[in-house]
Amino acid sequence: MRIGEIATRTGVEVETVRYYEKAGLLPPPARQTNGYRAYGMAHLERLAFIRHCRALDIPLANIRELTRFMEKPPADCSGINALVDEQLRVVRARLKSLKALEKQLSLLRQRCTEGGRGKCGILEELVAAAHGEACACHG
Amino acid sequence: MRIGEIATRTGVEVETVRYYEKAGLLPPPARQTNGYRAYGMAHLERLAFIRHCRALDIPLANIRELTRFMEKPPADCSGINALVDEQLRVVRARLKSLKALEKQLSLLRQRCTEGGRGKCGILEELVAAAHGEACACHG
DNA sequence: CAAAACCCTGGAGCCGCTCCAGGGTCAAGC
DNA sequence: GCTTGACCCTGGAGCGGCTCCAGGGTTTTG
Repeated sequence: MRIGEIATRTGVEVETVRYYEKAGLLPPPARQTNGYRAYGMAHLERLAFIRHCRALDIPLANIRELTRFMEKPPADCSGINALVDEQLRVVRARLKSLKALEKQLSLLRQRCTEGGRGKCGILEELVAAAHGEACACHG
Repeated sequence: MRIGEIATRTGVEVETVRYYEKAGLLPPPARQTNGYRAYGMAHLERLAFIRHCRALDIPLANIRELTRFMEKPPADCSGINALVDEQLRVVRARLKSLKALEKQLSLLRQRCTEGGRGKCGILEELVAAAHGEACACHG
């Protein structure tokens, strides 16, 4: 299997596949006589694994750790749990701040219709923050 | 006001202030005879404005546009509306995918306790994805 | 047999900072 | 007067996770 095929089969860009190899996530494959990369099923699986983890927004460094776990399973899976828990914590924190963000932005958006002729409620709101006045965002 | 003061007053790092100048967001201030940057109130306001926009996760390019609007207010504020709407759209999209993510991760986390001695449900789940089997994440 | 599609390497660019090396300047304390 | 430490300067590199490009070679298609 050449790089183009493994890429389309996993839904990853060709450049990204090479990047994963360079980053030490995907083991370097054998080469054909012309220098082309020759992948096997193990690579396909590994790449699908990486993609799956990335879909969960797990950082590359953590995926590297997970693959190490896979190759050499630890006695207990407390390391793996910690990793997933950590990821869950990160995601939940991001979720929280994004929710706040959405609220602020929709408040800001409402400002547009207020303020009458020639005045832009949005810009005024943003400038108010610069003056340290109370604003919809920072109380 | 020197760079350290304006930085602490707005809660921005000194390096970041210089970066905003280089990025064309903060106009270059006057210089003291020793070469130190000398900021005035206008800079303080502008920096607070930038920081506020960043707190709303508005990208620097859009902040640049907003400051242009401020310096030269347009007849209508449809450009500004579009900008805020766009930001809102981005945030909502991110929110949606983060919510899905959180669900997948907590499902994954539950797998740990299942599967008995020596088996790691989490790793198995992730590997199942590599095999293209149905998994908690991609159906 | 030419054009298109694929492959290779090495390096730069994206965003929004952050940090570092290698210097200059200045106020306070001994 | 001299050291210490805090502050300031510039220019450039590094982060993550790709993405794109130049400048080549090879294979497939019409």
